[in-house]
Amino acid sequence: MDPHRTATQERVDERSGDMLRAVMLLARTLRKTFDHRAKSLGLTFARAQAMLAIARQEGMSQSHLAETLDIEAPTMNRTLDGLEEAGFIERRPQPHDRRVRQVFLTGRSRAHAEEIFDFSTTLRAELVRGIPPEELAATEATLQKMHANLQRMTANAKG
Amino acid sequence: MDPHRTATQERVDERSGDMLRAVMLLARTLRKTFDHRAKSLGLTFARAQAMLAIARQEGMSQSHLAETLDIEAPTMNRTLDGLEEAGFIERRPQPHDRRVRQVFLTGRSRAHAEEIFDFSTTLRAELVRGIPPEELAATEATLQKMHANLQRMTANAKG
DNA sequence: GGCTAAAGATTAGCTTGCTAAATAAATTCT
DNA sequence: AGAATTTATTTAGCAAGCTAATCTTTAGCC
Repeated sequence: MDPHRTATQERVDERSGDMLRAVMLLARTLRKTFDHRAKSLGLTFARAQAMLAIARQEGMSQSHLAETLDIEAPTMNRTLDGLEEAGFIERRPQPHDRRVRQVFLTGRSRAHAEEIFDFSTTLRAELVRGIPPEELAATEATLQKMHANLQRMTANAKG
Repeated sequence: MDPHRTATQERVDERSGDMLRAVMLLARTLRKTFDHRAKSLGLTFARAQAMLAIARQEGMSQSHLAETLDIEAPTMNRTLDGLEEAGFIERRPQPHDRRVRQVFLTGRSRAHAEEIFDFSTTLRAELVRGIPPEELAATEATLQKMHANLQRMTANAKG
């Protein structure tokens, strides 16, 4: 063992070839970076994503919104609680189905929606800066293959 | 608008070209899948990762362990609390530096370590099933570029 | 030697994932 | 119509990430 090797160097070596680690680390760093920069807007990553989905189509039910964002209903519910308390959204009962609550932006937050959109766009651009489109497309395709592998795994486990 | 389009179809369309989403979704699915299958071992994803790191080199300090796993010290601390309570690890004070607590497997868990390793290896293999090595290497390289982009971003924000 | 700074561990508290279970409303099936 | 099932939301509780702040111990500096 070379005593001059730093912990960081060791880490890089250990990580090589470890897709699992790379994905988890990137996801955490993404959230952390987004959260840090979105703090000035009074938002977090999860809340900003929800705001964008709501702005794209106001009046969706909470469960449809959850499905859109690929999260579970209780998670969605709690995120909406936070946004509602902060005055970003409001929930209105749907007249024709009293189980449903539809989600809308507030007048105040509708004014902010564009700013949030721009912010999100900027961060996405920074994320992929200097990476050619073909490389991004290929990477995204590979990520989707891995996701499909996991889906297939759990489907088989159930049978 | 075609009323026959399912929510899933809409979701796929919206997701296209969205690297951020792909990464976050894959990370969540990975953790979920791992957690689900590791339940029989009495472990979660985070705890299994910790166990593997400890098994690779017993006696590390908690902060070194945190650095190895790229997580913060308090997160590491809480994960170790859980592993200790479950009898998987023990923490021993280091004689030469009384701030430090070194982390070791217990006799009982050392017997399980190989099983955990095999389990983890299997999941990693499933994750990348059917994807050629060059594609994996390219994808991992791209993920690292994106990670570097984020790092550079926050470094600039500080200046 | 003694004061200050740094490092390791911890506590406290927030957020956001999850599952399981409860409730209320709508839908389906006899 | 009434019973059973499904659907939408919510509550409760666990896990694991984070930051900020505290405490103890060590290291560094005059």
